[in-house]
Amino acid sequence: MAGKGSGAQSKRPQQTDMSIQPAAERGEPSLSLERIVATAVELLDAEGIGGLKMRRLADRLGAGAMSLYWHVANKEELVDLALNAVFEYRGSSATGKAEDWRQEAIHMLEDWRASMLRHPWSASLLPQRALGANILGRLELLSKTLARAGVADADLNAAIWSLWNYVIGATITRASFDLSEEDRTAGHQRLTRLSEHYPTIERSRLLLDNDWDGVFRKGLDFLLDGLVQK
Amino acid sequence: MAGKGSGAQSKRPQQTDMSIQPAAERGEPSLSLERIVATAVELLDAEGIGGLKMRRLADRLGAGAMSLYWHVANKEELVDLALNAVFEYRGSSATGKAEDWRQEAIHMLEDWRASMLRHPWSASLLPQRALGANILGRLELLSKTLARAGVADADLNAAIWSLWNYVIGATITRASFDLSEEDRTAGHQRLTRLSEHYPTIERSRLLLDNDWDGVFRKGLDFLLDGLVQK
DNA sequence: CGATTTTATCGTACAACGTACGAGTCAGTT
DNA sequence: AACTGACTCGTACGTTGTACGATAAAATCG
Repeated sequence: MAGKGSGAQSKRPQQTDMSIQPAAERGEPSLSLERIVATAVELLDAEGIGGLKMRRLADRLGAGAMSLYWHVANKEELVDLALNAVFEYRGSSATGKAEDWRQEAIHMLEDWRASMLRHPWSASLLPQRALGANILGRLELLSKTLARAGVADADLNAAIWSLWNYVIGATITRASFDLSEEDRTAGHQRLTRLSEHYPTIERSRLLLDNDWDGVFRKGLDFLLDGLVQK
Repeated sequence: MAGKGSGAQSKRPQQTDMSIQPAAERGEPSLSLERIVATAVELLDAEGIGGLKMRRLADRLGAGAMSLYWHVANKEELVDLALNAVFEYRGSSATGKAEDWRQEAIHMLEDWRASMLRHPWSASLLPQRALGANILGRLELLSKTLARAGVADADLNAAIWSLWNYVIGATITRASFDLSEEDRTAGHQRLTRLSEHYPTIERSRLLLDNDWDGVFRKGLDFLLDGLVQK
């Protein structure tokens, strides 16, 4: 997916094989990539992408602003790491049995949606950033699950992308309604005022109340049905 | 949808009813909202959201940077206007006959997708911005078309959102692959390297070549089928 | 052991950006 | 001639990301 090419790397020696952490062990390392990313996620959760400033993040970590740049090449990389962190997936209680494919797919996709809704900034950032490892992991899993379900090789990519597109689209839509919670009532009024000129929309209250979860699940079932029967 | 509430307004007297333009008429107005927005779209098309700077836009217009602020409250509003401009829809050669509902829906949705792909920044910006009038117009049209197709009132919102979600998701995915064209080969290599650890993905070349248009149309047909039969 | 390298932190400074402020120009009206 | 409103723009400020060393502490080596 998009994003600025391959992306820079931090100055810190790349930890290719995970074994020893060079400097930690005894004294408190005070700063660590994990802590930085975790705190960045906190900030993003609290105030959205606009609230993530390097100085503020450093403050909250009790460090100098430039100290972050030992662990992270630049802000862009930091955001990528935060995004990736949010998309981790531990997996379902996967039996691996062929007939369970459907509930495993649903589990993963609903978990994914839930992750994005817990961190609404992630949904709106995803389109502009590169595909992270955890996303690829989910795609890989989905791919295997669908293959087990009997989707033909020739249809596999189309099936995966259909599901991906659906989940992304549904979640972005849903999340962006949540995002405007800064002043829920003002946004509400704005929508009400705007939709006055659109009678059908107004009558159906399309923009106002929706059973988002129900709509999501309905569409998902629908897609899954179609993908295996075709 | 999201966005920062109601949004500020420019200093220029709001042109509520479209009749007279106060200052134009004879001498060249040199700057106008239309020209500003159109040029902003040019800049966005050429270099993406990162390339749109107020100073640069003013330069290209042969004006001082601060002159823009007479016509536009701030950059955010400008981006909203550019977004809205890009989503204009002139309508199909709509017959209004009930049996043509399907091709009219398809026409609008594919036109919408095409608009976003002509301006890839629009797809990735949409999730973070407010719903503009032209988007609402499309939703209104879609709503009427589906009603004509016989979709029950109770299912109407779910149907609209399903289609919307699908189009948004599919287009964002597609556009974000295009976005990484700054160095197409570098991105390509990155994806190839990354997907090494994901055998199923690699084997199916999920990330590399896809008949995007075909996949989009397939899923769309699929959704439309389901929405009316249910 | 002392010398040297690696790991990590951070203060200062700078360039780029959005935009507040207010001064300016020009046309039309009274 | 005085005034008003539409429009333009130069200067300047605050906020950002981050380049560039200057540190110090720990690890390694002779």
